[in-house]
This record gives sequence, C-alpha cells and structure tokens, in this order.
Amino acid sequence: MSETKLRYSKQRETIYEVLKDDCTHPSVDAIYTQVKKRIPDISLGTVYRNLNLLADNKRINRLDIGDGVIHFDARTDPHLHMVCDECGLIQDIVCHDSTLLELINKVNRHSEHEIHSADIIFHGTCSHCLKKKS
Amino acid sequence: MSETKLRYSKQRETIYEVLKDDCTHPSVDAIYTQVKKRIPDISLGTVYRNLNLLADNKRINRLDIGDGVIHFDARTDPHLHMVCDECGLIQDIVCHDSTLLELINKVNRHSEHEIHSADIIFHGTCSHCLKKKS
DNA sequence: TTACGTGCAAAATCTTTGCCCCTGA
DNA sequence: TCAGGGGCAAAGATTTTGCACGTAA
Repeated sequence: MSETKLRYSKQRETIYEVLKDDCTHPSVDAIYTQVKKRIPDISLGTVYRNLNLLADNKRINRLDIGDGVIHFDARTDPHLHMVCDECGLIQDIVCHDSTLLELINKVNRHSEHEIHSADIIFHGTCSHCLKKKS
Repeated sequence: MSETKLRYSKQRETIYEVLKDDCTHPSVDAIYTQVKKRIPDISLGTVYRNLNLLADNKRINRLDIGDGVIHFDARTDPHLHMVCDECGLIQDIVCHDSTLLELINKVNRHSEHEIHSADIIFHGTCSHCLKKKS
C-alpha cells in the first residue's frame, strides 16, 4: 500500500511491458503466462509481488470486476470500464468530457463525504456481441 | 447464476433478515457471525450457499469493493457506494436525481456498446472521519 | 557490500462442493 | 414421498509469505 523506491529488475520491467501492450485487462495468471514466454523460469509469486508493487507505486491500476480474480491495467488516465456479460471482455470507456468529474462533484455537493475517486464498472453487451446477435 | 424456485428454509430467511437489518454491507463472515447468534449450529457453507442463491434470485446484491472478500447488500434499489479509505466503512450514496441514468445514457450515446447497469464505487473520506480530522 | 529481488514451496485465505442425513410441501 | 436444503469436512482456487540464494547500485 505504501510507495517505496524500487530498484531495477528485469522481471518487474518485463511484467510492466507485457501489461502495457495488453489492452484486455488481464488477470495475474494471464500476465504470468505472457511473461513466462520471455522469462521462462519466472515464478507466479514474483508476478504477484511485482504487480502489487507497481500498483502501490501507481504505475498501474488494480481492477476488480467481481469475477473472483484481480485484473490489472497499465492505463492510469481516468477512464471507465465496461464488462460484456455475453463474452466477458473488459473494455475501456474513454470519458469524452467531464462526465466523471461532474458526477464526483455532484456527489460531493449532495453528501457530507469527500469523494476522491470513482471506480465505475458498466455491465452490458459489447458492440461485437450486439452484431453477432442481430 | 440462474433463477430457480426456492423452498422455505429457516436458515435462508434468517440470513436474509440479518442482512436486511444490517446497513454495513457485511462480508460473508460477518453475516455468518450474526446468523450464528440465532442459529448456533449453522455452517459457513450454508451461509455461502444461501447468499449466492439469494443473489441469483435478485433478492440481494453482491458488492465487490476490491478488498478480497465479497460483501452483500439487501438494498436492491439503484444506489451508489462509497468506501472510506480512512475507516473502511461502506456507505450508501442515494441517487438524488437521474444522475446515474444520465451517465448510462451518455455512455450509450457515445459508445457502440449497450450498457445495462453500472456498479459505482467511490473512494474518499467519510463525513465521520472528516470531522475527526478537523 | 548490502539491501532489495527472486524462485520455490508452504501457508494462508476465501469459497465451493460432495456426501449423507434432514425437512418442507 | 422426495426433491430441495443443511452440516460437516475436504477440496479448490487464489494470493501471500518465509527462506536461502542472487543481483543491482
């Protein structure tokens, strides 16, 4: 949870590279499988450790969609997520305007709490599955 | 995941009653502890089984705040959640107006996907912790 | 040199499941 | 009667951690 100085390690940078090039919001296991192609003897524990370190240092984000495993995302700009209930894919929804900030401001005005951030996960049917259905 | 007819059971109704009277969005373990006071020999497996059944039948909702355990909520009207990063409490944020629907509609207009629902979890500092700080 | 990082395996958590007995309808 | 429900314990699944060895700075 705390931000600490990190020394270079091939494993950690490879994990970060793999995640950065993967837009599917992969689970730890999926990342492990990918990284293993480049560093065959890396261990799952190392992948967990480094993903947690990277997240604690805000280089990546944890993403919890409620499927029982943690997903990770190398995008750190504010954006929303959409989970397709048909195919399970997780997609980014870019905030075209100030929608997200507006929502947070609205809640801040109407409640006594102080909101700092919002994790928003939409559920529905993705464009690809919509086409398949019609 | 599928909705099925459920026969009456004392255990299930007690679990539902306990959850309905608890506004803290308790974890399975917290619910188990509560229910155990009324039915001392109930088993944890039964609590899991029934919470999942109740959720599948839409009588309650699962709530995933990313802390590694599932929370449950007997409120089924559309509302948002706020997790206090200081004390960990989960609070309801009532949607005063059509904010939530507006957000969903906006995304539906701007993306090719079809959004059906939104799970929104705010992070910040709750009113109680704000007072303690000042 | 030395504090941080790794691989490995064991442990810790959390959740589901099989089995046999019980119970609501 | 009998299919659904429960208790118990074992199994599964996911994640963390201790330890001895390796490595960046």
